[in-house]
Amino acid sequence: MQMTAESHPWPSDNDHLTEIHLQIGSRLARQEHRYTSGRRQLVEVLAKAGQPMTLPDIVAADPNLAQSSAYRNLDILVRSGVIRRISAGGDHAHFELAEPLLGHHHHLICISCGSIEDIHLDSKVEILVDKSLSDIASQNGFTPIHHSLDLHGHCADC
Amino acid sequence: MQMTAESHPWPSDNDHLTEIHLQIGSRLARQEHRYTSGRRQLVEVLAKAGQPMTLPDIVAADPNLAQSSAYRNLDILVRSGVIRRISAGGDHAHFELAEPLLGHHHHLICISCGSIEDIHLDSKVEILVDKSLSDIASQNGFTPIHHSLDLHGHCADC
DNA sequence: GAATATTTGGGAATGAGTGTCATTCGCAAG
DNA sequence: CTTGCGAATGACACTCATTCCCAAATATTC
Repeated sequence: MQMTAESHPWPSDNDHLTEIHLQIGSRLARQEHRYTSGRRQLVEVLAKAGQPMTLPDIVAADPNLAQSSAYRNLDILVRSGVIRRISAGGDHAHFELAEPLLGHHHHLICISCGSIEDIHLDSKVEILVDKSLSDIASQNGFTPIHHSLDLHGHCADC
Repeated sequence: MQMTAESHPWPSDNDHLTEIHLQIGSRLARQEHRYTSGRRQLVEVLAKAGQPMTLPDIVAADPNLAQSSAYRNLDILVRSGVIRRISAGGDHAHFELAEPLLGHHHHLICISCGSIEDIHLDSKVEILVDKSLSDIASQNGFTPIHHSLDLHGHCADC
């Protein structure tokens, strides 16, 4: 993918990471969970990668992490709204930092290799979609929480 | 296993079903697969339900279907583009007739009970989204096949 | 520092989905 | 109508991503 080096709206990566840790810490505290080093490592791996990862990806990126603890902590972080689980139909689920931390975005999902990449939609289109969906939701007595918009196809490598 | 010739409760839908069977038959033939009674039953169950179903739903709806064959045939029908697999993150994947048979649409996904309901987006919005996505795809060397747009939240019952 | 609560990690258990293989079916040619 | 044979079936064993279990480790409270 061809992108400028600085595509984050954040001052610098370091501040961004610190900011993320602070936000997550208070969020976990509110739910009476501790922000332990294992959970912190999980978040750092995901923040550094900057794209959705499977559990094998995660433990490969930081072998200190035990599989069972990684799964358990991922689950806690998902429940706390810090991390988002993406089920794309492949063997493994993917995980990424949640939208409050990463910004609203969508995915390119490769149906050959299962890889997932983040994309951002034009904000005008985004607003239209949002309005359209909330209209439909209210017509159906449905309480919307968030939407997902994924493009399925073959990535450049496949 | 044999299909008994029963009276159909929806005579007006009969033509539609017949039409669907014809389309699927020719599609499978093109891929050198047979349109066997088991596959026909699978399609009928999904067509009658008119909404995405899990495998347990399907075998419950037609106990003649063997689990292993149902999985295998579902897989063949998915590969043939006749049926679509929806991975919503619950325990079971959902299946529904593919878009050429059912029309392009999206989903309301209940994060409490896991139910999935079909919705249709305004065509103007749909066109915009499509264009937006194909622009992004070409920027990334990605070959798009289809997109999925799901609204996650709580259904009227939950 | 003792008492209490949470977290950890290794391995066992769970269960959705897949593979195996002997049997059966569908179809086309005789 | 029969036969031949590759495709399809179904019962069941198997895989493996994910969850569960529990004793040991670590953090928090008194």
